[in-house]
Amino acid sequence: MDRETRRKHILACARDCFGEKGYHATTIADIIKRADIARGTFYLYFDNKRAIFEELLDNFFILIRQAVLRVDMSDSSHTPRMQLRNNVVRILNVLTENTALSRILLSEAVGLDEGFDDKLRAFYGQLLDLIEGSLELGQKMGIIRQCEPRMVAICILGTVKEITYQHLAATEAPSVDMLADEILNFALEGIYTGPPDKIL
Amino acid sequence: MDRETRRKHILACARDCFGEKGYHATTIADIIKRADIARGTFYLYFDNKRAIFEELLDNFFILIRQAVLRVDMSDSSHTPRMQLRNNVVRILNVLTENTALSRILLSEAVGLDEGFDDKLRAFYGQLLDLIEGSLELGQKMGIIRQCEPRMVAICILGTVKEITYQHLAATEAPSVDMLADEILNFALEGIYTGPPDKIL
Amino acid sequence: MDRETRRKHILACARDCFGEKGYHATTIADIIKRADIARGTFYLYFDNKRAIFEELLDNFFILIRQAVLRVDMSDSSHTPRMQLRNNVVRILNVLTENTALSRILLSEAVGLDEGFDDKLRAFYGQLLDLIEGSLELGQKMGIIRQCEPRMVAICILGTVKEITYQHLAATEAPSVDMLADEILNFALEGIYTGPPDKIL
Amino acid sequence: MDRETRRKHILACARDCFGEKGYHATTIADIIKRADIARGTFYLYFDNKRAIFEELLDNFFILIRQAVLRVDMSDSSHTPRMQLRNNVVRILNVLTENTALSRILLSEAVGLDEGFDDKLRAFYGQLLDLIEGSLELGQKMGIIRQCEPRMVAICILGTVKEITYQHLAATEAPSVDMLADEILNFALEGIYTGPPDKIL
DNA sequence: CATGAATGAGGTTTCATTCAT
DNA sequence: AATGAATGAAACCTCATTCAT
Repeated sequence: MDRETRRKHILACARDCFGEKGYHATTIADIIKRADIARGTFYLYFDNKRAIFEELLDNFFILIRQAVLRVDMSDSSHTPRMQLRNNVVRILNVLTENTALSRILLSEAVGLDEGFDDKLRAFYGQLLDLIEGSLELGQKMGIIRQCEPRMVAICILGTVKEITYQHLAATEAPSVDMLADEILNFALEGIYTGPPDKIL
Repeated sequence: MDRETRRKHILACARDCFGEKGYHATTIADIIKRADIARGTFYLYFDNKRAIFEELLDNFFILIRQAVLRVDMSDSSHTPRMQLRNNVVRILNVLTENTALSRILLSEAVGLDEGFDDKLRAFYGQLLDLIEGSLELGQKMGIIRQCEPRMVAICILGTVKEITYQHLAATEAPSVDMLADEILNFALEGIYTGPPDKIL
Repeated sequence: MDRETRRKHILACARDCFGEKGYHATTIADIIKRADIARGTFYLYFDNKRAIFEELLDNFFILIRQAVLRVDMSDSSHTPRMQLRNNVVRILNVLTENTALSRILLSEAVGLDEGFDDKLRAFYGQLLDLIEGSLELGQKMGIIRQCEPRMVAICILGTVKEITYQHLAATEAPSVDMLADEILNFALEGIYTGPPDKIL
Repeated sequence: MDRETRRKHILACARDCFGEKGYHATTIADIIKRADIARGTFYLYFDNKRAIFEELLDNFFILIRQAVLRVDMSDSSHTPRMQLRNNVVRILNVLTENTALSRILLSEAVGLDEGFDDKLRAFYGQLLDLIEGSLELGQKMGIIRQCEPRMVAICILGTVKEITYQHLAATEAPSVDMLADEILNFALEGIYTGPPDKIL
């Protein structure tokens, strides 16, 4: 097994361990047992437990960000809504195809060695910036209602995160397509129907 | 100091420790130092580290659930929207008044000793049930649009969680009132404005 | 066993371990086995391996310095030579009564965690200052020949160190009294006898 | 690079590493990095870490012993004192030209894997035998005063060792010539001047 | 009730040495 | 002869929990 292959192998094993037991509960012993390597071999490839975790998350961050494409209003073959929906679908796919990392990203990864939460916060910050920018653009174009873009960006992020979180926890989960439709409808139109004054 | 008072005192100290450093990073030494008690004394009041954490969360769960009141359609002095808004405000107040516990509830508390996630999931499950029931009722009354109630309940929960999470992390945070309005607007009407076909 | 007693006990056991195997070869396991305590107990009394070693040496330094008294020329009941001899005897006694520490002081204690050699050098520096000062005083009084006091101080220190080192290594060692006489004769009169020009 | 050249190269690199960091702190990684060879190559030339250290010291021992020449009383062109002085100068030169090894020889090299101290002790034993023999010869010739030759040999050895040790540690050190004079004066005539009874 | 010294399992990391290529 | 990836024993240190006083 060549160097790069083995490195990948260890990364994959670590990822699965983290996914099953969480970062804290996972020990180096767990990882090397699963990877079937010696203790020292692990440290040949990674500085320490946190380093391998960081690398996993970094790679994952990239995957997620690549899933989000700017909406192109001039694209005549895909309506903006369709493009939005495709974004949601792509994100959900990345997340559901990487259950181990998603689980950690969504629920743990806090309280780790100093400076780690910063990285997580920075990642979410970038996502929020992306959403916020899109909302502001939409407002200029008159298709997004008056609102505090940052706040609404947070709402949207929360929606996607929670849907994914519950999805990962569920035994029999709905299809990604259905999830995407529900998220899109919720975020675009909200839950209220009927005349605006009816529940005022 | 009588037994009950001391118990409360230890609970409060533990809560603050957990809030500052997280569950894992908090040691029994931290707690007893803050509470100014002996090591053994701690174990006189609580079985172990997890037990005190569970108790803290249990109490917190109760507070949060108490903040959520069923919408009373027959109440003529408060419109349903106002009642909803009051619910959101009460929840946000409970959360922001208990930053330490909120922080943990929203970001950590996973990967702990087995069976702990179950408790957390159960709590969120109850919240979801509550929201879901309300949505179904709203649908029967024709004020909630056609949708998968469970999915939408998840979206709403995610929205509130993320708003709170970002709120706690922020240095200069908006008022609870403003947050409530943004959440309500987002959840009720979504972000899209203009004719339905414009972005189709 | 009360706290102070136990602390002393651990110190003594560590001292013996260091004496037998040297600082590096001695492990915490060695110390706690000899002291018949648990691993954690060790760390209850000392921060780490280096800390206990430093404390041992610090105490030893004090003992040695206390053995060296300034020569009092006005003391009519003890000649200066007698006072010098008593100093040598006292030092040799301290060293031979603490073989374990002497062994380390004379032969190891180098290459330890950073900043440690400095401590050792400082100690020897103080001893050299003491000797140097005495030599300069003796020169003013006309009883010490013309020489570079620092150099000669180093010679004297080396003499005492080596005598002790060999003494500790020897199976059947001469008495401290005899050692003191030899050292004193050597340092005061050297080895040459006869007319100065005979070997020129 | 042929076998013997490479072997020499590795020895020199190891010597410098040991000199800089000491035996214990030096790792095989340090040595092979400096020598720019692979890990396995090291073990092709030397059995283990201790083996290369032993070889370095063995070579050094030889150098030092070669510096010491028997005093030839019949040599009319060099007085005995001059021959002694030359011995001291040659030894000091060997030591100061090999700071790395000297440093180790004088201050570390203890507590190493079993059986190592024996080698060191044997080396010093040989030096002592050499000095002792010379002293006994001098006594027969009536130029060395009555004394315990072994003891005095130890004193002389200690003097040279300490002078060298302090010399290596010093930033601005005196010349070898001056050191030699001080050592010789000290060893031959001691420090006392004036009538024998003055300090009795 | 309260204390706090004692415990020891279990964690991370290092590094001299081996061995297949 | 040379390589360097792999090994795994062994070191240090932490901390939740117990228990004798």
